[in-house]
Amino acid sequence: MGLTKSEIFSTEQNQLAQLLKALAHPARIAILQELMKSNTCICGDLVEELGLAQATISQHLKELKNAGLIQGTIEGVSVCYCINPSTWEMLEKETSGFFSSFKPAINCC
Amino acid sequence: MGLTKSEIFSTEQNQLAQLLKALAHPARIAILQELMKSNTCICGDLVEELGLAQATISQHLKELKNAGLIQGTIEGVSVCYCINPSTWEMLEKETSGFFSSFKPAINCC
DNA sequence: ATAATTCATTGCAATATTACGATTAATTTT
DNA sequence: AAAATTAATCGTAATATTGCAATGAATTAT
Repeated sequence: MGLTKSEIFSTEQNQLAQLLKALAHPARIAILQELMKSNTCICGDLVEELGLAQATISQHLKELKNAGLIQGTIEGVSVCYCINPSTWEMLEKETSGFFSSFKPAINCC
Repeated sequence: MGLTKSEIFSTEQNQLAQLLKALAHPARIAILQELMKSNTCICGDLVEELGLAQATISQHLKELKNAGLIQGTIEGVSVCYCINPSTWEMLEKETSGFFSSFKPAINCC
């Protein structure tokens, strides 16, 4: 196995899980924080900023891009990355809705 | 490899990543939604509700419990699970803070 | 006491993830 | 054109995840 049975879950559940999974790694969180901090849309600076190999950073960027969380445009020799505002906002709303739908009960455990 | 280099990241980054990882699976999202819906803190009903084997559900519950997102108390033969309000609130705040710290720039990509 | 139930744990197979060195592709500088 | 820079991709190794059948432990019912 090792394969998620996505067919038994709703599209919403699968989508939320997939986006959260893209977020669920310290390196990718660090990358996103760096992209938020420097609105200059840095690129290879990430390799220096975090302590990971270039290939590793590139792989994480690819995952974030695949999830739609970031976008990159070629700028001469380097690539300029930044957060994709629409996906960001969408995920922000979805997670907020998910968390806030919990109403603590008194009669519980 | 296959091993995250957590030592190069901050405690906050690692913690957030770990909690999000616990959430980042459709089955676990479905379990949490079910726990939110039925404030009766159901237990083995989850096996019927979702279409996964008992062993698989048990494993997902264990992960959620390890992350501190849920808690379970033995109730005779069965086990009563429910959401851990403190961790839930903590994660809700952290993710909200993470998402809202993004301010879209005009001069970008 | 024996049988039934509920759930955790173990063991296993298939697949996914993380990380990196080496290479490649594309552009820029010299 | 040749060298340098930047980033993607390939290949590989180590580890993690997902899922389930089978078994085990604990409680309840007969």
